[in-house]
Amino acid sequence: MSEAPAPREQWEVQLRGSWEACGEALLHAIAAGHSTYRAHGFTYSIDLRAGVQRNLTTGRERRLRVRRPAPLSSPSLPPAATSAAIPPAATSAAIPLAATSAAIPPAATSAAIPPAATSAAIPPAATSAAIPPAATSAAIPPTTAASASVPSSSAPSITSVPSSSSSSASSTAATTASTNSSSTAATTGSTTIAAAATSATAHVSVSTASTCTTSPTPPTTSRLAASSATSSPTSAASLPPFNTTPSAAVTRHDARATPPAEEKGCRTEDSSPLAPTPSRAEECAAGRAEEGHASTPRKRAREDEGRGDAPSGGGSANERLADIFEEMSVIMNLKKERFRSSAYDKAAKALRAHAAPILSGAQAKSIAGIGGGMARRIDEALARGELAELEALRRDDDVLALRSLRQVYGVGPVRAGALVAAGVRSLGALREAVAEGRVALDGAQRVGLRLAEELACKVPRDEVAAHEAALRAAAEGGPPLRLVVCGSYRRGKAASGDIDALITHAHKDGPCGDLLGGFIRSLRAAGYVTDDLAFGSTKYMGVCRLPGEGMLHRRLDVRAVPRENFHYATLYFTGSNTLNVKMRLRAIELGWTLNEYRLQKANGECVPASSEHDIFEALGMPY
DNA sequence: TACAGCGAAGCGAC
DNA sequence: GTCGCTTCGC
DNA sequence: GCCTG
Ligand SMILES: O=c1ccn([C@H]2C[C@H](O)[C@@H](COP(=O)(O)OP(=O)(O)OP(=O)(O)O)O2)c(=O)[nH]1
Ligand SMILES: [Mg+2]
Repeated sequence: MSEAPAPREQWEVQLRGSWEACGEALLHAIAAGHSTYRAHGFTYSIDLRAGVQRNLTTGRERRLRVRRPAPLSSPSLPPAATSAAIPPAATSAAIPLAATSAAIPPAATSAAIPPAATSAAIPPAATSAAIPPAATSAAIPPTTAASASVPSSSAPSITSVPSSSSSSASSTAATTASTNSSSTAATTGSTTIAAAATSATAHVSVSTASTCTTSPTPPTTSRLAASSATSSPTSAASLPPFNTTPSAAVTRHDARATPPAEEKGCRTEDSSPLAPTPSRAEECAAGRAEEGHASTPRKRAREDEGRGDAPSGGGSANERLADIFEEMSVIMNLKKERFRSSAYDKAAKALRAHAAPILSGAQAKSIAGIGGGMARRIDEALARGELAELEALRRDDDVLALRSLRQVYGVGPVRAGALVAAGVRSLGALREAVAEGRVALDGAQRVGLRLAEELACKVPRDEVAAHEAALRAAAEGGPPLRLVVCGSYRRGKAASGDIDALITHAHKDGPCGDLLGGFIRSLRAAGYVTDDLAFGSTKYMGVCRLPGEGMLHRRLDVRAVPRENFHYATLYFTGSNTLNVKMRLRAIELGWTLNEYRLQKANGECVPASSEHDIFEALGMPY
């Protein structure tokens, strides 16, 4: 059966806190059934049953597992697609939300573990070891098809999130989604894209899926594993998730106005039928005039890589190359290639910061972050002004679709991939699919979809200032608090993707209690906060809008931390992203850990800080 | 082989 | 309700 | 993707 289209299983290797797809050499060895292979000068042995890859040269080991083939909603619409045929088994089973059904069974069963015997024991904990990895190959694939599951209803679809979107995601005021009676129920046969969905989906489709990860590792059940992602919705094109700057000099170029370069801030690019014509929002595209040099930023532009900045020339000598790599970074991010995305971003920033014009890849190789691959691309870019690879990616339908879908808050690489697989490739198509019940979104996603065009617009600096005033006004009457608007605004940018506010008790140390809750409630009462996306005790994510004609909805993030962590929190929340990563890496070098609460040494001791400056100093970094 | 570190949400298993 | 796992987002 | 041994 399988054979040909045998859904090439997706094997992953365990990293530190997450699992990543494994390389070609390893995949090839697995496909060929080899138990040893060579790659980058090393010899490896692999034991699929045990779920282990061992570097025979160094003796180090990494765990292996196979992951569910289809991300989320495998199925969706066209059952046909992938799996179509295959999955006799699973099919019926799945049923709507109730995922469980499927659970473990499929795979396991079949599997029955092959011959090999190395004792199953291997996995330490593993009680459950149950699920034989090996099987995987066999087992899973089929399922893969995922289509299997379709719940009762015919349509595949990704089930939705748990019905109750209750808390979060609900629209604050009456507005929003909540209304949608439909949602929940309706979902039945639809593809769920919501969070849980994942798992849901998983089971739906691959049932086992959830469990899916067949590796021996899992102590017991277990379905997924957590990790983090990146991405920045708003800034669409402009900034990639994270940036790693090359130079160690974390200097703070003092803020300067960001010129035109960033244009792409807004616009959704996706003119779909059902789209709620965002008049204003559309304009915002034009409104990108922003960059306004006018409003001179006030603070430092930490690691912001002034791009397009000074005409003074200076670093813009390699701007073209930097732009190319930055674009590659953004695309890699869309494609779930987080490390490649980081690598391209690092290279782009390094080139942008390099004053001398690069005339060849070989010359550039001396720059940290530029290796053989980048050097080769630099040569091509210098010769033809373009990268064939990039030109192809720009036209790639999947990339275009991902770019549209990823604009929706709550739709990350996995769910976007599931949607694309389901044939949903634009905001319009997504709205349509949701309306028809083929795709179910959770509350936050519904808000994100409804306001996608508006939220894609950047916020001019002056407006952020107005938001700050609104936040302070709402704080009156409540417990005294210290509030600082951080993010790109505090870094002096002329326009921001959202409003990031940090609050702490003004006088009291210790837990924040309901500080955040009370604050948000008053913002909502004032009519300022319009929708909630996530609402916890220390972090709030939602949507707000200033009163007045023509104001757009904006993303609002509020973080509450104990007063004693204020400077660490300010450092974190002000960023930039690149600076945070750089400082945290520096801490790692020292064997320490830096987060938004503290800088902790190896011996557990915490470094006191009465200013952000203290933190730079403790790490031996230039402020 | 490592890649920053963590909050919120949601689901299945128990 | 707790725990493990995952996704998404900051 | 890059870096290091
Ligand atoms: O992955 C992330 C994302 C964000 N942050 C920190 C730094 C960042 O500056 C701050 C606020 O996040 P946001 O996404 O709002 O970034 P920004 O720097 O404010 O840019 P934008 O103008 O797009 O909002 O949170 C991180 O440390 N890691
Ligand atoms: Mg921001």
